Amino acid sequence: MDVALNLFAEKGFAESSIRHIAREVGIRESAIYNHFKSKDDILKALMEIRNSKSISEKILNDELLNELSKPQSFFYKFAKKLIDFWNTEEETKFFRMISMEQFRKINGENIISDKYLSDVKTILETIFDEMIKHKVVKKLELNLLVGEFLSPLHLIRLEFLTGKESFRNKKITKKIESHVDFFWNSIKLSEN
Amino acid sequence: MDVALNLFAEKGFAESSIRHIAREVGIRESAIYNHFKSKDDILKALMEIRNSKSISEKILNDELLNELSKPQSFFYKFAKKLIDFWNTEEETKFFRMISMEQFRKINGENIISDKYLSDVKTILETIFDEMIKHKVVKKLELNLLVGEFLSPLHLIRLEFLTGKESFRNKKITKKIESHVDFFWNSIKLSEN
DNA sequence: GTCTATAAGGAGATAGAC
DNA sequence: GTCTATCTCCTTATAGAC
Repeated sequence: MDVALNLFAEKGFAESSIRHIAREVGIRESAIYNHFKSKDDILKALMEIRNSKSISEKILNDELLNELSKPQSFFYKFAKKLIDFWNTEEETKFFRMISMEQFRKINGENIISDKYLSDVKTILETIFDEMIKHKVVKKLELNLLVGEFLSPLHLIRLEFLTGKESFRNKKITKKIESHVDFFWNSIKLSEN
Repeated sequence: MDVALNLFAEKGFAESSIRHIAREVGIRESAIYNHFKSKDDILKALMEIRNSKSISEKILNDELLNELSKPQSFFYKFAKKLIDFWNTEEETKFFRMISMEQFRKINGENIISDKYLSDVKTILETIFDEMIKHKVVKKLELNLLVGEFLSPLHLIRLEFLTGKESFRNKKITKKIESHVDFFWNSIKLSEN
C-alpha cells in the first residue's frame, strides 16, 4: 500500500505499473495477485484506507475546543491545524493521487469519492451552527459559511502544491492569516 | 488537436494512445509524427492553444463594463459570465485535462502552468484596484480580494464536475448568488 | 504466498517507399 | 504528408509448480 501510494502520487495511476510496485516491495508481480485481484483493486484499497480515516479527530483536540469562546482565535488555530494536516507527507500523497484520478471511473463509477473535504465540512457545519445559536456569528447558511471558510484555503493549497514554492513558508502563513481575518470580519455579529 | 483534447480530457494523457488519436482522425499513427515529434509534444501543443486564449476578452464585454458603477450587480454578472465560460464544452475539457495532468512533468518541468486562473485573476485585480480608488470597496490587499471572490467559485465548479449533478442547475446558481452576496457585503465600504 | 513461465496485446517511435 | 512494415519494450493477467 505504501509503495503503491508513493507511485500513484508521483506518476499517476496509469503510469505506475504493478511490475514497478512489485519490484519496490521485493516480490514478483504475479505475487501481487494473491492480495489484489487487479490493478484497479489496488487503487480501490488505497481509497478505502483514506476514506476510513477521520480527519476531525486529528484536528479537533481539546486545546482547540477550549478556544471556541474566542472565535477569531479559534478559526485561526483551526486553519493552521488543517494546513498542518494537509501538509503531512501522507496526506499530500493522497491529495496528489486523488487530484490526478478524480475523474477515473471503474465500472462506470467514480472511485474517488467527491467527498474529499466532506469530513472537514461536517465539523465546520457543527461549529458554525453552535456559533449562530450563541449569537456570535451572523445567521447565514451553514453551507455558505463552510464554503467561504474552506475554499480559499483549498485553493491556496492547490496552487502551492502545483507551484514551486514550499507549502510551509511565511507567504502562505500570511495568506492564511489574511483570509481568516477577512472571514471573521465578514461573519462576526458584534464588536467584542 | 480536437481529437487529442477529447481523449486526454476523457481518459487522461497516459491512457490515451497515439494509435487511438490516429484512428479517430482517420490516418495512421506514423503520420502523426509528421506533425508532432512525440506524444508529449501533442500535450504541449494543446497547452499552448489554451494558454494563448484570452479569457478576459470573452467575459468582459461593454455591457458588463457599464455595470461597474453598480458593483454588486457587476460581481453578480461577472460571476455568471465566468461560470458560463467555464461551463463551455471546450473549457470543461481543458479543465478536466489540466486537473488530471497538473503534476505531470516533461524534462523536469511542469507542462501545465500553475497559471490556470491567472488571466481572470489579473482582470479582477484591476477591477478591485479601481473600486478601491473610487472608495466603493474597503482598502484590502488585491490578492486577498481576488482569492475571496474566486476560490468559492472554483471549488463549486470542481465539486460539480466530479459529482454527478449538472453544472447548470438552480442549486448552483443559488450557491453562486449566495457567495456574491456574502462577498459584496464583506467588501463594500458604505451602505448605498 | 511466492515463484517461473507465458500468454496476449498495446505502447511509442522509426525507416523507407510513394 | 501519408502509407506499410517493423522494432523494441512494457503492460496486465493467468497457469501451475513448490
